[in-house]
Amino acid sequence: MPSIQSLMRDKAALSVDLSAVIMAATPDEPRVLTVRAVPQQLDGLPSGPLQSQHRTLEMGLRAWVDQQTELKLGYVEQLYTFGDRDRADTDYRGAGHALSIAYLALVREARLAGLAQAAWRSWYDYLPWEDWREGRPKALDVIAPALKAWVRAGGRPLRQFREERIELTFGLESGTWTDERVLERYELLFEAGLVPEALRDAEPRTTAKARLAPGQPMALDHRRMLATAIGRLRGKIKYRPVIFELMPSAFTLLELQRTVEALSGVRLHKQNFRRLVETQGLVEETGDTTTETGGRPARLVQFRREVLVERPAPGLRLPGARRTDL
Amino acid sequence: MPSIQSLMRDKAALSVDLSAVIMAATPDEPRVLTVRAVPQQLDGLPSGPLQSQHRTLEMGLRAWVDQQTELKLGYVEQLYTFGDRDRADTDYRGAGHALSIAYLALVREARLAGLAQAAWRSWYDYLPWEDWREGRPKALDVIAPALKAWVRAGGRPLRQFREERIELTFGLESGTWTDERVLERYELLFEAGLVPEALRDAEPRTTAKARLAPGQPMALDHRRMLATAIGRLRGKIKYRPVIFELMPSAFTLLELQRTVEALSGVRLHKQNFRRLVETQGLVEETGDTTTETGGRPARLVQFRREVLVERPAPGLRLPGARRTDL
DNA sequence: TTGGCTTATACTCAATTTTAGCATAAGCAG
DNA sequence: CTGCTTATGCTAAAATTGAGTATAAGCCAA
Repeated sequence: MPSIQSLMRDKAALSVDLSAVIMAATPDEPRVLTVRAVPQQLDGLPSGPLQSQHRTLEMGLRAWVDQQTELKLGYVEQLYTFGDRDRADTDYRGAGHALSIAYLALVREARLAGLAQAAWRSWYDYLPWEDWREGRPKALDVIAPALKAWVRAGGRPLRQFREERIELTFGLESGTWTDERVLERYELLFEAGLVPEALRDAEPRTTAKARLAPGQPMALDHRRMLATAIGRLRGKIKYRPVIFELMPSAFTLLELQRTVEALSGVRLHKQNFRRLVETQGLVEETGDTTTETGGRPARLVQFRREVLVERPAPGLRLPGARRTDL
Repeated sequence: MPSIQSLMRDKAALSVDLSAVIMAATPDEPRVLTVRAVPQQLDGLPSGPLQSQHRTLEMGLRAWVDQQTELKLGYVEQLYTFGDRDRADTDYRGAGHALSIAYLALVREARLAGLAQAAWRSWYDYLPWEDWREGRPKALDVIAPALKAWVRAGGRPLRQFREERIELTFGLESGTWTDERVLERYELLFEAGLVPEALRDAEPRTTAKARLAPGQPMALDHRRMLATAIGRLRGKIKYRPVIFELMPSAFTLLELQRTVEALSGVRLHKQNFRRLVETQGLVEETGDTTTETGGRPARLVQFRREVLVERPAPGLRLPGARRTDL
């Protein structure tokens, strides 16, 4: 029955890439490493073909990153395998599957010596509607009406369905923004034809002349990968201490908070945030303080590794995510 | 730099399978669909090669399941791509990559007409240490001492590391069982050489004559896939109403609770469970009752689809997971 | 050297949620 | 009608969360 060992009959039509969403962060901005892909003049994620000398997929990815950059990958996890036959890659269109196994990697330092065309970019250059730190992002002024138009463009039965989906992902009416639903939001914009990638893939149609959502597109389906990675990371910081993979060895509580805010895209209540971090036992004092913060000197703290064993799900449940909206 | 379009130089050494972890559940037992793989006399997961006519990976999986079974897949999500070069598949050992893209699928009914060698099996036939519903599983009587021996077998620096990992995953000392860490536990047992798959892969070594952990092995790395799927599902029911993909259209609150318990492997506090379900607005009354439960007739309820729009993360946060241990 | 500005940190209080029960209801079997 | 079973309602105490107030400790400029 399941012929597990049967070989592909269509080998020629198959390729497998490893793609890396490599992230770093400062208290001000969450970053992703992108390279400028010449063919389309678009930014893309670093990626390379899976090769037979790679013993495992993750080792393949690490080897590739090692070879191409000087970054030391800390945390690495597999994200998702993208493999629709019609991925937006002209070389493969219709010919068969171009699989891409995407990984999420976190790095602490942001040095880029030796990386010619690579650059650290803010997440929000590509997905500006995801940043609510300064209140409702302006990108929504374009997106909201365009989505409404998309609802109206649908047939009777479609409308309610689309409306609900918009509400579920963007929460425009009820004001319930769910920071993790990054991919769902991107996919909605994609389906609504509000990102150029969607038009690129589709038959050239003049139907939708909707204004596009702000935000820079990326090569192939790399923006989808980025959205997947951001959503995953935003979810993960809530129950695993991965945030510390992005922090320097010593930092102040406010720096930690700002970094979390940068990633999650929302502002937090300061006092409650500190209380959470401390009652969870996530950090311990180094003994030093710093005056670089402006006001009263702040204690420097570091990640307390022991929590891993103590608590079942140590993370930052984002207390008091302040509704900065409206 | 990232030569995205470069073809694999070693095509011959590459194959891609789609594997399905298809799950169903009753209030008594969580089930997985397995097929008997003849070559090794072991149970395995249904799987089949990715073919070029499949437009998307998920469609490939669905097509394959459609063709081979009469099951109607409800919820489907991609789980993980397994692709170590030395996957426990003798046909590919050393030759190159045998990728397997595993999917998790949930089905409501458990009819199996037409599936010859397929059968619904309890999860816990394969991973018996994961079932704490009747208290501490007996499997741990074998596993705990074997793990201790493994700690002792390690060199000085290794010991503490191993000890912490055991504590983190199994929580034997502190009694902190974390239901989702299914994969981490399986991988630990694998590394400790307590599952036959590990020995199968390794050079035949006579070193570890440790007793194996109870639980039936599976073909290839299918038990790892199962563990991945269980962990994912256990996590997911806590913040998404996926449990209802496994329930009949109408059910009692106790049936719902028992099903959740079957999946999560722990017992819950009855009154608090109902309160949670009701305050979350996850269900609504159908108006009917059933006397089939033995005592006082129970109201029949059904999933309330509206919660999807109302609540950001509707799920069963497993209130009062009673420590049935010791 | 002092007042004003900044950020840090300590505490408080009310509202909400969770934990762990007790108590009562409503069928069925004998 | 009694006792058994499961269903369902309700509650008191504990813990957590949300939203502040108050105070501390630097720096800077008048």
